[in-house]
Amino acid sequence: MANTHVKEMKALKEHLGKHQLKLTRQRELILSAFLRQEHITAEAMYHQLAKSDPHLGLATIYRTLNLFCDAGLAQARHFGSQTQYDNIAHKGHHDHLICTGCQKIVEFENEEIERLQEEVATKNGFTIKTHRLELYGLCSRCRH
Amino acid sequence: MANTHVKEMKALKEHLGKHQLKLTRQRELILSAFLRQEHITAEAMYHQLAKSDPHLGLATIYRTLNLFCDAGLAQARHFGSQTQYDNIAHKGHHDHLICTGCQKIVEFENEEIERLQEEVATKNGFTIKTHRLELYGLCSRCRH
DNA sequence: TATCATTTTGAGACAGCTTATCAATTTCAA
DNA sequence: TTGAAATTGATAAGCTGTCTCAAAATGATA
Repeated sequence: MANTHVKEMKALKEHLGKHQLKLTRQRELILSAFLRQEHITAEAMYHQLAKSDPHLGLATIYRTLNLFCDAGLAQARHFGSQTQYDNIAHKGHHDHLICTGCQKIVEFENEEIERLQEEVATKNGFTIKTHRLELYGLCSRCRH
Repeated sequence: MANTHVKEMKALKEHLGKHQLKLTRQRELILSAFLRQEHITAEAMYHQLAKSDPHLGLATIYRTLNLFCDAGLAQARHFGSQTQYDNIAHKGHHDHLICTGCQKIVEFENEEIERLQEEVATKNGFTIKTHRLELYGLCSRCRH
């Protein structure tokens, strides 16, 4: 476990404590691997970790990534036929511009949009934790 | 076939003609049902149409909705574990404010955010067809 | 209108991704 | 150290969506 991920580890432990869940070797391992990525699928992580731990089950990875979502460390995003697990902590939140023609994904950030989101939330009495913004359309190449 | 959907019917016929495809009773029926919705899943449409046409196959619905996507009348969007087929012509979309405590969903629209989205898209050479914006957090009641 | 090559349909088989099951193992509070 | 409770790994099962293929429908042509 890299000592650079102390904060996330703490957040996970807090979530586990609150819900009578236990800290296991696998959860530590998967957290460590997950935090190194910006986003990853369960299948990809399965193959990635198979080298260091051949007996780590795919179901455990799915369960654990979903646990991370509950704990607020990850966010699931359904794309194509698979689920991408996004690393929330990864350098600020990025939104996506998705081409429905070639499936290309462009990431972007826009402070003004974020500010307006806060405004809408406040107006409705909400406190935002995370958000998801996806714009679907055609990129310049696919438009023709 | 409602006479209010002449435009879409025309667009479909044009697409069919261009690709040596045929206009069938099923395609007309599914188009008619589809245009009445803002968005729908294949499964939902299957059950909806089962009343009027019990022998309409699920595969046909999938094929036809995908055809509508090719023809530019619909757009597929992966949500949860299912695919939502959005009615392109239906432009009043709502964004969502979702409480992670009580699951309450508040719909909102914000023109300024929409405008900024267009701006971001243009800057990246994209033409937006639809988008999805979800804000996750706690409502005033759940915050305490 | 009849003909007929081509496309489409319906039903179910199949495939890919994710979750459920369950016996064995591990965790952690006492 | 003990033991109730949670977790794991392996795999079965479930769900969504696509493929297959024989039968039916379409529509261009005569």
